[in-house]
Amino acid sequence: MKKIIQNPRGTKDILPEEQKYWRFLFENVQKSMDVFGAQRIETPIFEFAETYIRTIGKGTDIVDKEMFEVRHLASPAPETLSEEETKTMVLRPEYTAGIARAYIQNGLINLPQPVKLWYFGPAFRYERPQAGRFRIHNQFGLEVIGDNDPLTDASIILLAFQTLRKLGLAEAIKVEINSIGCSTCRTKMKKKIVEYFQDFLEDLCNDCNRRFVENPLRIFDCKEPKCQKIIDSAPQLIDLLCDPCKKHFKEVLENLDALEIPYNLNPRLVRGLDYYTRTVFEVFLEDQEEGNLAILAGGRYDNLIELLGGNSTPAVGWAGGAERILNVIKNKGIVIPEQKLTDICLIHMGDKAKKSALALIAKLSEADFNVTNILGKESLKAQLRSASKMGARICLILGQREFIDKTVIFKDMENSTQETVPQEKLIDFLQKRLK
RNA sequence: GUGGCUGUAGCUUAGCGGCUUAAAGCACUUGGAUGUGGCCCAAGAGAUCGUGGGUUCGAAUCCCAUCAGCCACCCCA
Repeated sequence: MKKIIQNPRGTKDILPEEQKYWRFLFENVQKSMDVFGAQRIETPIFEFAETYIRTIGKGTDIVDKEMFEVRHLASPAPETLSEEETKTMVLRPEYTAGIARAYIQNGLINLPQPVKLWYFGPAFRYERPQAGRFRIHNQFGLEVIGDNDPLTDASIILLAFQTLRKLGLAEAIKVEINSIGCSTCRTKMKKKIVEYFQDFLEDLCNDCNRRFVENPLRIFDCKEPKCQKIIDSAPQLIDLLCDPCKKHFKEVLENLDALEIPYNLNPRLVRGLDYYTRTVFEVFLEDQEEGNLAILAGGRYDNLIELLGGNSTPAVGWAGGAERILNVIKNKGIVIPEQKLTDICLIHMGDKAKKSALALIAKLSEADFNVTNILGKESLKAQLRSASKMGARICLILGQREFIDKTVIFKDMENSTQETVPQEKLIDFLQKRLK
C-alpha cells in the first residue's frame, strides 16, 4: 500500500516549466529597483511575533489568526529556557515590519536618508486558499525610509506603475488612492465615523456591525448595497484630515498629476494594518468587476519605526503579490520565450566513448559552452531524440570510430548537416559555429 | 472561520439509472535489422477509481464522514 505524502494546504510547487515566468518577473523588478537606486535587503523568514503584533496591530486578521508559529520541536519545558527563547516566533506574514526592525537594529539611520530598500521573497499567512491567495505567497516591494516629502509618495507610485508597465500590464490596471491621515486625524475620524454609523446599526449588515466594533473605518469598503447607501452620505475621510495631512495629500496628488500617472481618488479606500498613515493606495485589475483583488498595494507608515522602538522616522512603501501578477501575465497571454535546456548535447556510443565523453564535457564547459550529455540511454536514436526534446542546437557524436580517430561528429540539429571534426580543434570550431 | 462546486493513470478526460481483466488522448520507455532526432507505425510500463466507513450477493458508480482542489464571503499582496 503506497501512501503518497502531499504538500501542505495552500502551498504550491513551482515547477521547472514555470520558472521562466518567475525569472521574467524577478528580472524586471530588479531592473526597476536598480534604476530607482534601491538596494536589496533580505530579512529572516521568521521573526519574533512581537514585531508584527506591535506594528500590524491586534484586531487585524493577520495578527489574530493568520500567523504561523515557528518553534523547536524538541523544545524542553519553558521554565528551563531563557526569556529570549520563550518568545514566540512566527513566519513573516509580510516584509515591512521586519525591514523596519532591521533598519533600526543595524543603524541604517546612519546612511544618507532616505534609505531605499527592496525585496523579493515568500511570506506566510494561514488563510483558506482561494483565487490569488495562498498560505505561501511571494511578495516583492519597496520601502523608502527617512523622509516625508509628498514627492516620495508620488515617486514610488510612479515606480510601481513603471514596473507593472514593463511587465506588460499598463493597460490592465487602475490605481486607487486615498489618505487616512496621521494618528491624530485617525482618532478624530474614528470618533466621527462611529457617531455617524451609530444611528444606522440596525440597517447595516452583520459584517458591518462587527466592523463597527473592531475597526469602524473598514465599513467603508463593504460591498452590501444596503450598507453602500448609508456609506454614501457618511462623512468623507478627506474632509476630516488635519491641515498638515490635507496639505500633504494635496501635494501627493499634484505630483501624480505632474507625472501623468492615471489614478482614481477613492475616498473609501482604507487599509487594515495599524501602521499605515496618510497616503494609502492599491493597484487593481481594470476589467475585474468586483476589483477586490489588489495586485499591488502600499502607503505611508510614519509611525512604524517608532512603534518598534526606533526614533520617529517617516517612511513609505508598497508590496506586490507575485503569484497574482504572474496570473495576470499568463491570462493576458504575454509570451515569454522558452529557455533552452542546452546548446550542445554530447552523444556517446560504447563504453570507451562514454568514459572519454566526460572529459570532453569538462573541457567544453570549462570554455563556457552550455553542454550536457544523456545518461541512461544507450542507443543513438534514443539519445538524439532526447537531445531534440531538450532543444539542443548541436549534437556532438562520439562513437567507437570517433574515439579511435580522436574526432567527433558535429551535427547541426536545425538543418541536419554534419561533419567530422578533430577533437583538438573542437573548441575553435564550436566558437566559430556558435557565434 | 462560513457557504457552494469538484476529486478516475504524470497531465486532460470517458465510464457514474451498480456486476465480466476501469477506457482514451498527450507525455514516458522500447522497437520499426544492428551508428542518427523532430513525422508515422507497433508494443510496453503506469490508476484498485482522494481516504475511511456504510448499503448491497456485488460499487469508481448509491449514502455518510474526512481530506484536498477550485470559487465566494471574511480578510489580504
